Amino acid sequence: MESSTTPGGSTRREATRQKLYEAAVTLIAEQGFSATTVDEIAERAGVAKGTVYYNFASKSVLFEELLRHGVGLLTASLREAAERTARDGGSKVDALDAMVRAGLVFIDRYPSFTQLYVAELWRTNRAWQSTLMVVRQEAVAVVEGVLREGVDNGEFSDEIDVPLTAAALVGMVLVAALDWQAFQPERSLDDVHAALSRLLQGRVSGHR
Amino acid sequence: MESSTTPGGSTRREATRQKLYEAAVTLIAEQGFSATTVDEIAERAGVAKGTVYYNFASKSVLFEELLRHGVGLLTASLREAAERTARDGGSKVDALDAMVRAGLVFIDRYPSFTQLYVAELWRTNRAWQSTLMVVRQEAVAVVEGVLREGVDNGEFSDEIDVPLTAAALVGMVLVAALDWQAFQPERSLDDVHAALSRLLQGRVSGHR
DNA sequence: CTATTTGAACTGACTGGTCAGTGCAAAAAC
DNA sequence: GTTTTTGCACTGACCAGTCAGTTCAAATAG
Repeated sequence: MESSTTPGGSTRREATRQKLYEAAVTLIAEQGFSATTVDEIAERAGVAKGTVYYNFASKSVLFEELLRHGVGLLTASLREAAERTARDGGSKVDALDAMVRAGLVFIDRYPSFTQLYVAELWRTNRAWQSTLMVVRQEAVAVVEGVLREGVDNGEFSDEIDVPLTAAALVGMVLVAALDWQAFQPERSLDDVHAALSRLLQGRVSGHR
Repeated sequence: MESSTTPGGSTRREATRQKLYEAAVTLIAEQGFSATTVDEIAERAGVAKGTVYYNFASKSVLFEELLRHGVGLLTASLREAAERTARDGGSKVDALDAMVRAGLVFIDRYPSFTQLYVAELWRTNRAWQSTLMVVRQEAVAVVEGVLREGVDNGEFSDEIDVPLTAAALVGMVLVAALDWQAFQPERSLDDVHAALSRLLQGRVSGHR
């Protein structure tokens, strides 16, 4: 008795679900959702096919829950970075910079998830489209919040377009990080962070 | 004789190939490669299934040629923008700005292609992976070229990381544009361009 | 302590459907 | 008269989802 109903408990079920998430995320990142078979996922997770269906209603439900899970981790990490900077009395630029770093750390730790997220984000006509929209907005909203505070603050020009700039910043970090992973994995995180900071603070074309 | 080998000839064959490209690009952008069937592509193109196989060896060959075709258009457009600015005696910042605009125009005209490109770029283990790498490098190289000239020039700090900054810039434009198309399509191209220019020139956080 | 029961978790062979690619004869286009 | 397209039936592989049966750990009984 007890066990399966307990939320947050570390049951056997939770462990297999975790294994399935991990197997699915790498396979789908590599091959895409449709090209990945449930048999492959089960095999990679070291579990029978039936177990997948015991734990998830369908292949796409598995995927949707995976998305929610992953973006949840990302937003938490971004929010934490912003709050930490605020607590330490940093400026909004510092907060943005801390969030860039948090983004890089996340991508470094979960490269497959990021890959998969980017690949699916702009697809239309897919079952999980609405899930993805909601979840995307959560992440971008954290950045928008900091930008808006900076504008109210006087720290940022009030001419900036908050939603668009937030999206562009997220995109910058996402794409730079994926390129880093894919094409120059030997570089260090600090290195990549430094390059993006410079770009962010206008030290590329701003003065000098 | 003649006709199929001629590059740029406007044969009947070329016309059906073009129709197939257009049908395939929108369908694959919406659904992904694996979820798109050859029957769908043929139907959308208004052509018999046999014709697809008369013109392309396989579904993935069709896709690879599509990729080459599309990225060819993009690099040509970026290069043209950079050269035009140079000819008009513009600075390197002007050249970057012109390239940002050229990128936006391209994405505005071929949104499906862009969508599809981003979705496939960081996948591994796929047949066309090498094609994509080559083709990506061609596009990024144009931006790298301008950055490097600017550094030699003294116009940009020699501390910038050219490949990484180029990748980040491309990513910024790509993601901002896709977000624009997907989530706020009512905005004008000039609007989006202005927001990105501001970000590029460090007028967000640089000084006020 | 040992034996028995319970039910959640898991298994893997099986099914029904889908789809890439083929083959080909006849029609159209050039 | 040659090239290209059509239409359509067919095949064989592959795959999402199902289900009858098995495992196992914890609970209860003796």
